[in-house]
Amino acid sequence: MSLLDSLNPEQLAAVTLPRESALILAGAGSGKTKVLTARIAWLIQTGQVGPNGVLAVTFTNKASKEMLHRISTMLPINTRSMWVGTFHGLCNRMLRAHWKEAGLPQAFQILDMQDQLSAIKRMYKVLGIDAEKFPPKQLSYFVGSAKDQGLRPKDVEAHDEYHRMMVRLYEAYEAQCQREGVVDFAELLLRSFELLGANPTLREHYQARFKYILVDEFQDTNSLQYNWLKRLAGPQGCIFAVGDDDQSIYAFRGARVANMVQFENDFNVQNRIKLEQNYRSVGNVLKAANVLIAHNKARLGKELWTEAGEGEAIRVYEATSDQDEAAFIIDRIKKLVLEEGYSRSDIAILYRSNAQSRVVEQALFNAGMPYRVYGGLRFFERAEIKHALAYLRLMDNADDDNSFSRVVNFPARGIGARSVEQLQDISTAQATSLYRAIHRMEGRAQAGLKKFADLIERMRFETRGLSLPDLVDKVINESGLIAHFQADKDGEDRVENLKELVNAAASFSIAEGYYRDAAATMVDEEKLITPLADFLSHASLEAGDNAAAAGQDAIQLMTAHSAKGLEFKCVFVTGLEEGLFPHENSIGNSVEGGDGTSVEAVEEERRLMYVAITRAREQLFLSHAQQRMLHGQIRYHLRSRFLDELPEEVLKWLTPKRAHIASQGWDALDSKVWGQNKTLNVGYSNKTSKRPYDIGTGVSHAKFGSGVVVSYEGEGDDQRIQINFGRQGMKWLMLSLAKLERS
DNA sequence: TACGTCCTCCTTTTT
DNA sequence: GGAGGACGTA
Repeated sequence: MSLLDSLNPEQLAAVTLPRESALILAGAGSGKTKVLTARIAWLIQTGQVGPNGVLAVTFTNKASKEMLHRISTMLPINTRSMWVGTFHGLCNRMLRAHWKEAGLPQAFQILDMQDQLSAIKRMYKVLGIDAEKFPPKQLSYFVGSAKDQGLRPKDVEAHDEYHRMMVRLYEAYEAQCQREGVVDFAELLLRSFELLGANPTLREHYQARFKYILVDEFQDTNSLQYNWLKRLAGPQGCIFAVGDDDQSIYAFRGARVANMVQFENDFNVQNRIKLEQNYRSVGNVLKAANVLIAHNKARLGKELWTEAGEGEAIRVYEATSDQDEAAFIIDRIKKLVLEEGYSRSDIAILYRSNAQSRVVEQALFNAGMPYRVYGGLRFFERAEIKHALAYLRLMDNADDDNSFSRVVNFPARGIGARSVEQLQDISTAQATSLYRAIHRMEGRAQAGLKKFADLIERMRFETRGLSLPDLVDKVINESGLIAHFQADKDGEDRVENLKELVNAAASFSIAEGYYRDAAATMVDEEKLITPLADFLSHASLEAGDNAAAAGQDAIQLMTAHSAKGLEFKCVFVTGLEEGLFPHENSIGNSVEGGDGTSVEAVEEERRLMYVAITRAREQLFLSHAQQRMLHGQIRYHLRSRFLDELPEEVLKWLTPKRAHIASQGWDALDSKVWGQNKTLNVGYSNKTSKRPYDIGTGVSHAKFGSGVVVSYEGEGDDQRIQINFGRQGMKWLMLSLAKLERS
């Protein structure tokens, strides 16, 4: 059986397990995806289950597509009806098939984070709640984390007045979503979970159908996802969970590593297989990763090994500034591409936060190197695309107040805030949508709104019978979006993007088979929805970046988070500075470990660093900068602790490694910095303030040790000084009290 | 009342 | 560096 030939004994054991639940602890680069895919193929090929009896959950849409593709090359089956996807994608599918039972409209819409926030803000206005006191962002976080645990408002414990208010808001938010027929990301999961709970027939149907459930990246499941799986599997269920506790990087969104242990207990797991051989990286990279992650206390324990050679040493570069760091990267990439024969797509540049990409992008652009940024502003999140989608949504469902508010006056058509406010009042009073409220309006404000409603109606009428791409094309023109951006001298890119949306619709139609029979548009097994509604939900769940620039040989830019699950021959990990990576919010904080224990938040950052390092197959470059422009302000960071935690023997410092802060020669830096810009010192403007240490100076403090002066604020006796103490974190100290010494 | 411009505020990671 | 709010003008 050729399918199994390329597997090692451990992998083979995992792939060919009998029908029992199993936990596979798979290290980075140990062939996780391969094992998952091979198991599915093996199960089907040996006739143990049909393609429809398998449910596989992956972490990204990209991963599921890849998996389906691989299966289809191995087996002569139609993979289109297979249930392989993300939690959100699968729950969406289930809810679309059972919208009635789930209490949703047939064409419900999915709110992304941005939409969610604006929905919340509108609700605040209606309820007259002080947004200062109860920040909408916090509500959105509150709602999200409650739902991640499977909690509805009635189930949330409210300890104090603040919590009680939050619960009240949560309740109101839910009522509003219900009224508008929209769901947010978390709601998708929760609805599906509740649907399975409330409807035994349906539950038993799915339990009988999915004889085998496979889960990738199991360490990143939250409680709700875990319970969803449990409910779906049922008493006879068989779950094959693959994960790596060292790669758990989504605690901020409720991921619970403890699920792994709970899974073993709940399902009486007899098979725990460890995959520790790494097929991805050279020895030096692996050694660095092993030593780094050993600094974490909370681990199940695993040691990766490889048969590959040591490979190149890991190169470390200390840049003087973020610009210098980018220049170093460009320089190295040129060598890799021109002298060492790598293609550009073999090379990835990773960073901790999206904002860091800009400097590198600029440098790549100036050097004429094609690049591609993942994440950040995704295609479907761009303002112009969201506007176009909002028009499409309104045509599909006029009661969608979110979309209505977005485009009612975009492009500007003389409908001001006042008119919308009046409309809002009417819709609240009559408990109807904004769109319907138009007809009940009176006075001059109505004229403009009426015209807008007519526009939507006209577009709906005129696009009847058109194919999806033609429909989209018609709408971006009729709505005036194209004209608006064409008139804008900076709008060229936006026009391009809008045209790209037509292409995206076209490729979606082809992928989903809507072209095969344009007349019979309601098709496909469980999919009883129009192509438009289908496309809209697709837009909410997919980043949509596969359409753009596919096939281009380009340098890959992404956050360490988005790099999970991917691999590249050459990897640059940038911005290795205290406060950035590890991120300042994590330094000195503890988080609940999921089983009642307290874990340092930095451990998650370290896992993230571990993920970043282990993306590299052959060459790894690490860099940090002495000063960096952040939030429009120059900041000085110490070298990341992670660099010091790596084993010295696998590193090669391209710049001299400095012992520590005291000997860093800050004098030279001072003159450089102050020579360029005399106004660096934010918050300092008054003559009663003094500045005994220049920004960027190294100082030492009896308790916190050595650090770097970052900024000042206040004046006189209240004047405070901000110092980056590296490991001890960023501190604000009263200048008059703190005993500081120049170091 | 509508719209453009200036200013201020905030600033992790994502399906 | 960007988004949203405040303000001034048509």
